[in-house]
Amino acid sequence: MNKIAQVILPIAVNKEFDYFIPAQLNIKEGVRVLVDFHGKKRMGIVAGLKRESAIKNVKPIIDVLDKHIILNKESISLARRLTKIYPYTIGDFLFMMLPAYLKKIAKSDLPRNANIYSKKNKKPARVFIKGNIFQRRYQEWKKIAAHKLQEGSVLVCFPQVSYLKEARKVIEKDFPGKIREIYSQQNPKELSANWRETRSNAFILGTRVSIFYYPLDLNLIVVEEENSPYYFQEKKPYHHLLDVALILSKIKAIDLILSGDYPTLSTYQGIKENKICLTDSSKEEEKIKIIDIPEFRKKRRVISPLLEELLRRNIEGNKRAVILWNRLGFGRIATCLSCGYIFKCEHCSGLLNLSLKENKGICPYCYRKFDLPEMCPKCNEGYIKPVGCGIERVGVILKRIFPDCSIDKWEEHKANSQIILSTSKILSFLYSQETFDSGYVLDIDSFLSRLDYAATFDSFLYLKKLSLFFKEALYVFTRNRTHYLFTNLDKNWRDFYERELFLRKELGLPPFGLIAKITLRAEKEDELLRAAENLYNRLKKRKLEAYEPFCEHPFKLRDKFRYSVIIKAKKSRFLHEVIKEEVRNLRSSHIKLAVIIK
DNA sequence: AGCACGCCGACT
DNA sequence: GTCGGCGTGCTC
Repeated sequence: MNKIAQVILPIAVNKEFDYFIPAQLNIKEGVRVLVDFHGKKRMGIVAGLKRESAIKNVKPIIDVLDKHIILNKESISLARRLTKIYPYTIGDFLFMMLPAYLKKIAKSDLPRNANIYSKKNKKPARVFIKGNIFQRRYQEWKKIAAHKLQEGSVLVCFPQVSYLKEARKVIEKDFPGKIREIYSQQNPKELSANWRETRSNAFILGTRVSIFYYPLDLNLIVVEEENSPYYFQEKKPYHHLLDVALILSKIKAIDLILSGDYPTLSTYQGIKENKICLTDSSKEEEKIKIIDIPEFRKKRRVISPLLEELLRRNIEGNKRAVILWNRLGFGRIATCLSCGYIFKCEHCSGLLNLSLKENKGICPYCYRKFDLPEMCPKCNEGYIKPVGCGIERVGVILKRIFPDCSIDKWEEHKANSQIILSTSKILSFLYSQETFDSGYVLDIDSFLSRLDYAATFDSFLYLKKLSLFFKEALYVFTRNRTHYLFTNLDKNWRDFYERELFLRKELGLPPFGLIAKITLRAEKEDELLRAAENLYNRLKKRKLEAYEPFCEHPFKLRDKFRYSVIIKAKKSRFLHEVIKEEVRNLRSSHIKLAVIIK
């Protein structure tokens, strides 16, 4: 007779706690129980049963909360596998799998079929489907999905809800009545209902969280837009959807399909090592045209004579153009003409962009708006003037050149807008299938000069994605014509990937090494600096490369100052061990911590 | 994670 | 003398 239950609690200790099972309670593996832990009533999950405990004073379970099993052995092993690659506990991950109503201490007798469906004999296939647009990629994987649906459920992950909604319109035609959605912004009731109901042969469209609410008869995982940064969660428990999907596909022995316009570098490395099979249905379209801004031109005009000429031809041909410029507002700063006072955000270390239209200052980081006086509040003498060029000013300059042309901001653009001004925000609308004739990227150089090893690769993805909007061409203006991004952009995409991989290997960067950035946040600047230096001094002593703390950009964001330390390591387990210790070290301070791992 | 215990500095 | 900060250690 099993008298002892091994209970997992949502605490920072990666350990099961033994509790005695009173005779009157019906305890099974995978139910929630109420226990006394450290003198407090806490909810735990039974992960195992055994005859006796090595512990002296085993307390009894107070109560059972579930009539039926809510998590099975497989869910528990998924959570356990995740603790091997992330610095969090099994409880942290297991509780992520519970819908909101089961996270509270309340009884539930709703049934859940907790059978394990698994094809242990099969080796799961890994596929990358390369295609420019969702519709084309979907044509590639829909046959597989239809087939897998006969024996279980299919989960398709999307980076954003808006993308999911657009995809649904397409998928629903082929699978009427089969579609369900799972994402965190759903109201809790709907999410809970989905969690219970998506049992059998459902076609689930979800965001990052959906992998934790997977149906137990899951038979195929598809990750759409595999290269999206939205699949990484920085906050605790930080994780990447691809890691979770890979582990789950291994545990359940089900196939994993990755799908996107271009693979991430680590997926590409997997393709090279024959771990992932590449299906390439895309055709290279040479739509990106690089335009050199001559070095000798001192006066930095946003609208160069060449751009003016290109736009003029566009207008005459009755075509639609999009100008891409990543600065909001009219001026990049608002300053006093007399004393030079510059307006700053009250909550961030950002200088306010000046929007003439609303006569407000906009913080480029937190997007809060501030009323600006006409006269300087500091010296009471000078007028406030915008300096620098924001997207509104680009519009005004264009209006002067083309007075009869309809020029609109992206948010307000209409079918007859001839010139549309947009920031990189346009990319969230890629799935809408709206196309234009030509595009003009005017500020790729600032994008490219970011102090980040991934700046080039990100720029590559940015330009390639952008180019999908345009029927004729995407013109990219740069002063770095010889940069390897541009010299490889119009060749086979693999040439660029090979070049990037070569450089990453030389420098020991991902996917050949691991990089982690630990960001500390606090309201008190001095306290934060001390903590960052302590962190750095501790890391320095370990067997890894640690770099001195540096200020994040912006230094202050939403009332919190931010310092980061970057570490480089070879082994994932070791890096996670180090981070785990640091999470522990900073536990009882006011300092918040976020981690990005690549 | 929480919470107690204990050590040290500040202060009515 | 005591109050309270936070580093350390334990929870079945």
